[in-house]
Amino acid sequence: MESDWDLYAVVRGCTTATSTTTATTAAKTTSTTTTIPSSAYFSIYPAEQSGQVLSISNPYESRSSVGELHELCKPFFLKSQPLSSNSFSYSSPSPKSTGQTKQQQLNKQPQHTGSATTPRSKRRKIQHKKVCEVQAENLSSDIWAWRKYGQKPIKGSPYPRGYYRCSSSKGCLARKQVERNKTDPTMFIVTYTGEHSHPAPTHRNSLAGSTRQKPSSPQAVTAEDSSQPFTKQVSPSTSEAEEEEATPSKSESREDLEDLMNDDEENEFELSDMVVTDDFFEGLDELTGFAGKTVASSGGDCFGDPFAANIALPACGGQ
DNA sequence: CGCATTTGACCTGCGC
DNA sequence: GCGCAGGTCAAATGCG
Repeated sequence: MESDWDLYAVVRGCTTATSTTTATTAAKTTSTTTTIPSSAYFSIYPAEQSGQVLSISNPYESRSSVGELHELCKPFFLKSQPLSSNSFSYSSPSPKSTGQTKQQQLNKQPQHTGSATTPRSKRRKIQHKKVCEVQAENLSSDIWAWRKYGQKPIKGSPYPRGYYRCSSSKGCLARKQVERNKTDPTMFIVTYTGEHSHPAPTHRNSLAGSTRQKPSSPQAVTAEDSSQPFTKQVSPSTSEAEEEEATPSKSESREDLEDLMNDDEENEFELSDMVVTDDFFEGLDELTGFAGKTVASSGGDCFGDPFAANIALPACGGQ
């Protein structure tokens, strides 16, 4: 299943992660990032803090109760976390939009045009990233449509990193990087940066054109490694895999979720404070079952994964 | 025809 | 100041 890796994992992971993760709590905690067995886990750290990673990991370990975990997470939910799934998608406080979005854009443009305007430097420094580790299984969907714009081999990792950009909206600055965990190939590290400058697509269909699913791109499959897995998955938004997994009964289940999500969506910006209660998570959890897939559709916001997208917060994913 | 993916090259940031 | 690594862009190609 390389195909779903990125999106799938990400979204789902995130989603589940929130709820499940918390529950799992101690599950695993690696110094670097914690891996949540079941789904995903996120570490959010503002680049600004240079390396300061919100050490959620440890916390988790010690937190035995979900409640505690939630508390930890709460801070992250602050802004907009429509979907529980997004829970973590929390992005950086302010700069996000500014820092990343702008800068990113600037960066882009400048590159070719005149870089004079904005130095990329800031970009790296200021970028706020949301990092989540997701299981390959969880990589599933975001409602958001992601378009791959690059792939690069990363030094310490045998697996290449895929770079994705939100294709739902042209002006959307939301981006995401998908990388396989070198230590645990079954896990994917998804990093979200930038914010979505548009509401999350309610229906994947909206993304329709965006994602292409290749029956089985030899490459992807062959790619083997994981290198290419992304490709396939990349088109998560539409990827069949996703859909299949994601929605057994896509239309219905998803729509239900979507409805829910929609609500959130509308509140997108307001959701920020949405209180994510345990119940909520639980519910998500259940949903995740299919939600992972379905929800995915909704929750993606923050993560930008197809899964969660619906809920997506504009802010999240990139927001 | 439009969009997504792939791949190589370029640019910038960071560390030494 | 130099080199390395990361990140992004753009052209080419393929598919629906």
